[in-house]
Amino acid sequence: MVMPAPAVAGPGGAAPGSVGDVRRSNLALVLGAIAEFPPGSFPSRAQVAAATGLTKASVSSLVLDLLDAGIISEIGLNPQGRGRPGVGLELNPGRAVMGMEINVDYISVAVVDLAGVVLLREVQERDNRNSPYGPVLAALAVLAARVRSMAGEQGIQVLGGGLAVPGLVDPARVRVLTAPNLGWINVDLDLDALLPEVPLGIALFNEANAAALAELRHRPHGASNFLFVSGEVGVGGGIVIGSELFTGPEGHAGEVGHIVVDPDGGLCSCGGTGCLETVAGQDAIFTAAGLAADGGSRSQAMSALLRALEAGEPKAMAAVERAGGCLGIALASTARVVNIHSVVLGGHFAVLEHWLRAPLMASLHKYAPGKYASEQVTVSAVGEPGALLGAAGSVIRSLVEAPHRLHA
Amino acid sequence: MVMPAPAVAGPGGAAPGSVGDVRRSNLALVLGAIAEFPPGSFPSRAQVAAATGLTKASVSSLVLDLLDAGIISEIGLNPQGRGRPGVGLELNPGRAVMGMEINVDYISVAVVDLAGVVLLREVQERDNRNSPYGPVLAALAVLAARVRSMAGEQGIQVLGGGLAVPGLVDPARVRVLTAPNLGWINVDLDLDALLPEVPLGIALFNEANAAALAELRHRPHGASNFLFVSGEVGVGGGIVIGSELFTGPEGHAGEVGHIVVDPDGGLCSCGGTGCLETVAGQDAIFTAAGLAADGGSRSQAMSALLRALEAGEPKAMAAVERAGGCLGIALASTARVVNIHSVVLGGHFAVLEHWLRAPLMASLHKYAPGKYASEQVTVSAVGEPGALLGAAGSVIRSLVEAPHRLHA
DNA sequence: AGCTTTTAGTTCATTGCCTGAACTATATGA
DNA sequence: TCATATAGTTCAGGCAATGAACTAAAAGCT
Repeated sequence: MVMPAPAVAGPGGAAPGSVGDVRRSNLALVLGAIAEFPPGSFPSRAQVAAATGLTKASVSSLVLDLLDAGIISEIGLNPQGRGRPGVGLELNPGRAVMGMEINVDYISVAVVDLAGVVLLREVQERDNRNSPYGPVLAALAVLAARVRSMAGEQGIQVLGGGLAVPGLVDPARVRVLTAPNLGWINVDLDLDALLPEVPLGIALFNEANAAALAELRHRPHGASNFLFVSGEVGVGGGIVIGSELFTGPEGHAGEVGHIVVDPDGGLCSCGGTGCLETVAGQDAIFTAAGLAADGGSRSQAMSALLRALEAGEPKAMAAVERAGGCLGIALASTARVVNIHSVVLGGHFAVLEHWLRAPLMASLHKYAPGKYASEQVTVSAVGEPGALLGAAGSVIRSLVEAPHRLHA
Repeated sequence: MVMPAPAVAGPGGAAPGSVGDVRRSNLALVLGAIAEFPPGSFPSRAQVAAATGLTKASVSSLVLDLLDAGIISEIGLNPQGRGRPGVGLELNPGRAVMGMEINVDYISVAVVDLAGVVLLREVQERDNRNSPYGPVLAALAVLAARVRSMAGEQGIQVLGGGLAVPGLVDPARVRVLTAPNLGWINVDLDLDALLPEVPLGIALFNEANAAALAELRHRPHGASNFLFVSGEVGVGGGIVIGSELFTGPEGHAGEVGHIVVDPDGGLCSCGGTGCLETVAGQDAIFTAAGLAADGGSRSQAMSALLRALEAGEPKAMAAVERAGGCLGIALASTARVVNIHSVVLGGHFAVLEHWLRAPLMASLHKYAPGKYASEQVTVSAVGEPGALLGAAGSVIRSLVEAPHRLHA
């Protein structure tokens, strides 16, 4: 069995572990404890000590560092009952990160404070389909700058940002490898132009992965292993294991849209054959339902589909049934490969749940009997802004896990 | 990629990071550096210091602890050229771990020293198919005891053991959940009876996972992300990411034998439909090739299959072609889900490579174009004793990563 | 009001571990 | 024989956590 990584330094990274690493680790421990207290309750140093197992003396010292760095702040007194009241601690409400999203139909930006509260959010409709990346990024930069200055006027300081895009990304090299629906291939992003001079920099995410992380935050505790399936024009996915995003060696894991569900099926935009996306992607469903996908906008097509389903249109019903059945095949295989049997449906899969659920469950029972119980197939709790919020949330989380990056 | 577990955890699993953790971490760092020196070269303290980034003073102190614990030993002098020769260090050749395997046709046991050298190995043929687990475990215990005492006579001390079984296991509870070909369901193993009083205890592994780990050891450096596919009666798999076994939340990841490759296919022993195993498992291939699988032994059937293939028998050719094609479908999906595009074929897939490769590659190019290059489909370098050696190797590795478990 | 009890937070001596510099040990080569 | 080079040890210094003692600030009792 693989042992849990040591708290200090892993032998894989061949990094010499020194005493300072203990400080860093415990800084994260304390900050994590403060962050995990229910919102509205402001833990005292003593409560943090109890929660972490550290001594009061150590916590006092660590808290001082976090206060100096501006990551947390004190908030009045906090009577516990009998004795001296503790001083409440909270994540500094004056610090925030920015979530950003580029999608086919819009760009959007949000400012989220360290506790995860959305302070500002702006969506700008924009047809980015097959648009060159320059103007899209320029528009996003303008939007981001405006929202950032609005936050600045409220005394909010933006520490970093996360950008979600609908495509394969290389997070390390800040590069979009392919985004078929945007028509982008190998685009290197100048993220500093997008959000200048933020101490934590900007992280790049695949849309479905970011949405999966957002889902994690908004879910009852204990549900820390699931697959988020994003139903957009393409079908994407994000795998969460042990409350961590599982990205695979190169950051592209979870591409459930390209699992083979029909070996005799049609060609996919990825070049493969019989991928889930060719059956369960938005355009595929619209086409199979006999609705023009390319004529009007996609939201119009979706309304038309819903009307058709409510009217019991056979072609529409069949299209959704087939999508559900094939989604089940893909999920059955996923359960075996990554040992996950809990799924969260997003995008149009969430919208179509009413018609999708029955064929999906039937398929799961046929192809992976005993793996998925009905209550393990759920619908997104976050909805449309998932990618946006997930990107921001992930940046917050990386700060909480490595607070020494501010005020080294 | 599997992220290092943060020290921050939920309120329950909080790990207090103290100074002692640094020692533990650096103990592992030093031991890992010694273990990774090429066999036959015995690094000095100074070389270890250079390799790890620790100071000579720290390394001296850490090495002393490892010597005290008996994990490493000194081996004469080691002239470097000009100055004072260093004292060579090596993993203590007098300490070893035991690998054990239960399979359908045999039980086997090996003693492997900490450097990974196989000192003793015994295979005992035994028909364990549908045998109750009591006698099988008793026979294994007798075999293990005999080999252990043989090692003892050579002054070899056994520190721990690893057992590989062909089925789903719960490593934490030391339990075999299902082993279809043994007919075992929910068997709790009394591992202490198997190998009494070993300081490191015994770890339990799925056969394919253990074999994947063995493959990792015997492969050129850099190839640290791959899928090992085990072709036995059942089809199993082990996923290695970043030189670590990827087990999934419950330890059952990599079950590629039950990926759906033919939605209209036949029933599988797992209860599912159209699983890879129903097409590419040994019995499935034998049957499709028109050979009696249940009459004679499986090795006889395999010889017959090879003769038929060499004779160009159409039914045999078609059976293997179909197996290769379906294996390709499963691997195409795996590439998408876990972002791995490198595969090592084991078991009968290795034996049949000559006939399997062409249809497999064709299928990969059809279903996941551009993902698998030809040189990323390779054949096992370890062969049959893979599971045995992998189980032992994993125990060694867990010791190297946490040496403080001996001589706390 | 005054005293006791209770809880919060700080101060300080101690311990463990790593570091860097100084020092000892042992080889080669001129 | 002596200079040089490399290996390994010793020792003072610094950082971080600990535990005990101490100060701080509230509630409750008399």
